[in-house]
Amino acid sequence: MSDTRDYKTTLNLPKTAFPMKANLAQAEPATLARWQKQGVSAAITASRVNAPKFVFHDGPPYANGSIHVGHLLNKVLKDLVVRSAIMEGRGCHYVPGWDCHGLPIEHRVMTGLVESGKAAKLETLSDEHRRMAIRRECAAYAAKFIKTQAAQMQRLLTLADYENPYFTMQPEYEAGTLEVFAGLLEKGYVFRQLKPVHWSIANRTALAEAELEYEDRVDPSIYVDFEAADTSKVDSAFGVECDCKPSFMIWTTTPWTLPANLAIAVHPRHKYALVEMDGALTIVAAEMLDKVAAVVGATAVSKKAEALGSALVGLEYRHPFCDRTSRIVAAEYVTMEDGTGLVHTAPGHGDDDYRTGLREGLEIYCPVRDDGTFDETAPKWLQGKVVWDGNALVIEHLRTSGHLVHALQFTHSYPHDWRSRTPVIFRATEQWFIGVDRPAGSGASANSAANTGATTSTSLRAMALEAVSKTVKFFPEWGRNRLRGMLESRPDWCISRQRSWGLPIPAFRQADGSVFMTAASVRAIADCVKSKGSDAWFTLAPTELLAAYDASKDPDAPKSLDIASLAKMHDIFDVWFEAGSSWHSVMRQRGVGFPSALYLEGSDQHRGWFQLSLLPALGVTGKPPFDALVTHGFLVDKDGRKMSKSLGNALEVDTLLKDYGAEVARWWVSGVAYDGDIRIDLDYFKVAGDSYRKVRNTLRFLLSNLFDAPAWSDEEVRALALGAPPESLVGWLMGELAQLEAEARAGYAAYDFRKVHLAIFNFCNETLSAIFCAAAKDRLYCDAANSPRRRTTQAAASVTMEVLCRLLAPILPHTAEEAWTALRGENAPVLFTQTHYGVKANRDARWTDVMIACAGVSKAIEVAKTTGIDNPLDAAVIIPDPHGTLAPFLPELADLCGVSQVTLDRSATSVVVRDLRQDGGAGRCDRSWRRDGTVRVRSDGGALSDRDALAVGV
RNA sequence: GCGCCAGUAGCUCAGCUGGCUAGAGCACACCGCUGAUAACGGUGAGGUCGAAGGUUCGAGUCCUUUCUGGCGCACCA
Repeated sequence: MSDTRDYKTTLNLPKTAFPMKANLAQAEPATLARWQKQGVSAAITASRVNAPKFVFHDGPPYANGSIHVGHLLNKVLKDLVVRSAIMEGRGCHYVPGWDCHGLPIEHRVMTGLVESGKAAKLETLSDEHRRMAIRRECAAYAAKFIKTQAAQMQRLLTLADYENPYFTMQPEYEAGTLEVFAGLLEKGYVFRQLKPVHWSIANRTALAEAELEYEDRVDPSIYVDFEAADTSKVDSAFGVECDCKPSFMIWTTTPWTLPANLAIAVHPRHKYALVEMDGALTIVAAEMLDKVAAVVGATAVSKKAEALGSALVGLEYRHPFCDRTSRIVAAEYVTMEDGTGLVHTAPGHGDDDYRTGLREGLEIYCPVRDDGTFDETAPKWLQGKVVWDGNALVIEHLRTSGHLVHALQFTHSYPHDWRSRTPVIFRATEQWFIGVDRPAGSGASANSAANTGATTSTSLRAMALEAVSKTVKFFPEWGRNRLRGMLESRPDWCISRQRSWGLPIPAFRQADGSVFMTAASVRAIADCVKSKGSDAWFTLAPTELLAAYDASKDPDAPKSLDIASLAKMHDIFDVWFEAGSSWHSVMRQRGVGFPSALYLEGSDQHRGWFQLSLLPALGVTGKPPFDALVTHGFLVDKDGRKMSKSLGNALEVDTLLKDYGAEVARWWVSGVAYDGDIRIDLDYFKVAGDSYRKVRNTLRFLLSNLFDAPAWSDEEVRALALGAPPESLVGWLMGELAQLEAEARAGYAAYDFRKVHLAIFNFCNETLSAIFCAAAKDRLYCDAANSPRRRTTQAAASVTMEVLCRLLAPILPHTAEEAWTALRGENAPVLFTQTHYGVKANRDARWTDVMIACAGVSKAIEVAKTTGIDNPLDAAVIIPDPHGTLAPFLPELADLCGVSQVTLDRSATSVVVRDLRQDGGAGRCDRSWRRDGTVRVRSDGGALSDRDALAVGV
């Protein structure tokens, strides 16, 4: 036994400093620090100065809280794009961004101020000072989380210009947003119109959904008869003839909105009944009849006729106390759960009603002032009264006039102002819109609200649909339909918000009450904001804000403009408008490039960033801001349920990084099928960790066998490895390697990272570990160190490493670089300054049969194990080779099959396994443990094969 | 309620325009190696392709309905 062990020192056993254990949680931060210290990012940029650009643009996450696994997925996918573009030799200046404005932050800050008692103090300040105080708090809040998130994103090893990120609250960014707005204004897409919003009477302000609290409230619930205007038309709709006048019975819990009633909505496909109820002829939904009769306490009910809602559409009725006639309209949202099936419709007091009103061309009428009192357009007996008192007055009036069928008290959940805890109302207010159906050129200032449609230019919607159908590429393809569907049905874009934390819409009110805002005035203010930030709107006077504005050069300027008497208005932009301007505020303004090759976001952004970037860009430039859209699905838990804190199934990014490291997370992301739902669970990270280790170990094996490789030049290794005969093991490997490189690069180019991941894994697992490494071991360990066969094999290992490091780099930047350094030495150039290796080799189709033959041998050996063979090296096999196709590969077959001897037999029909330990077998070489038939006792007393004797020199 | 997407072995996924006994990796079981060793190699057992109808000589693949889950929208007057 001792003599066999002696030979171990004569073997070329592998050696490497590349550790088996990655220790990622510790090693990654160290790598990160080193990259920063060495200016790796700058080196990469420098290496791509003259390279063709890949323009890629980051959609801004919201600067709130820590990053979650959704961010991890999104940011890593984006990094795969960035890094793979760089490895293809492209320059990619990737600017990370954050969305800073908006209600979620303002809401949190306000909550904080209320809790700390500072809110009361704010109330004592003037409007502008209060707004500024809130804005300062919000800005600090956003800045804090940008810092947190930027550090977390860098910890994911993402490559981006973190030195110069973009924030939507940066002055230059804000100015860019205003420029985009000016462009839309100039083209006539912007207009001002009434729209109902949640309105707090106590605070005289609009509220967002998030600022509402639902509490129970007791309201009157009333049933009201609206008299038909033309009896005969009703008769013909129902196909009957009656003498008395019918009424349409509606139900409402907000009697005070009745003055604004401009329509009654019915469901077109539900049946309505004409009934005589206690002597009065009335119309209610057929299926609501019993319920209604019971509620109003009708004693004598008889149904006269029925008709579909659609038959009623167009019938007219007289308003019970306003002097006007309105008509019946159809609406899909009418339900048969409460009320009468006929819905009181006041376009100025409800969102549905508003939409219906727009569709039907009704006035968005709202006779309620911001203090909650009725204005002079309301009936005299209501004017000046608060809406809550209006309820009783309306009921009393209806009772007196005989229109009230029934009234009762009704408890329901009703929205309240979260701060004043008072009930809110729905009230139409003037809002800014971007019209999606207005043709361009329909007016250059906000004052020309009338849409004449006199031009032939196409609308934003038409342009967007055109782009989505024809120009833009989608990965996956179904995104096209999705975006198209949304664009087809989207309403005009309401871009104004009544908040403090945001970019002001720079509109002024003139002394006569009209609004002043033109493309030129907005551009002048953009100039001001560029240097002073949007706070300037709150701190400067109109004359200062408009310092760069020259009315005499503005064709849209109103005739008698008096800048000194202007009053600033207080709407801010919808944050989506800001984010949707980033193609200009970042990509054009910074000269990064326009349009972008790609936007990559979650599928929710079809409604969000994708669409709301597309519209402004088309409006201003006529071009989409992106050539292609990549969409990923959402993360769900292993049972397919969505992740949420309340379900307790959310994974913490920090935990993942600590337990697995960023690279395992990146490896996992790269392997995921990201269209559709993505299941995520710690178990999957364990799996990803296992396969990461498999790849790592394979790299380690190759590296460890290069410990004594000569210092070849690039040309020398290429020549050595790629010049190997196609029938040799190395020749085969080079063919496989070329195939891998092509496949992986194609995968990266198509954003099909999973394909890359699988190709690399299968290559490491199968091609290398199971086949090449196993077969090459013997020659690497036992051949004379300098034998041509061993050197060629080493050259192949070296080339394989060169290729693998590059292919892995986008996914595993840390590990790839670690391996690259182990391969090239400490002075190796930065991996990301390299480009793909370019393996010039072809697969030889004859190898397919060889591999099938080897698989046959494995099976035969497995059978032989049941009858005595333990170690395949004790076996010799005879392989059938009926057509002689295997013959050229004979020298490699023993190593490939892991046996000691192979012979080919044209007449054999199945693999024959012979145990070489038996009589007539072959002796075992003390050094290589093989029985190749040349083993005999040598001069040093050991039993060695010819090859080993030569290697040892005996 | 509407639009889009997904549902194939325990898990993650391939299966293109319909056509050989439905594939891969992981996990699992068993075996081997002990000179990649908290590594490595081999073999094997796992599926009524979410369900029900239909078209067809033939369907995981096409059509209809349905169930489950995800994203978005709408609804709650």
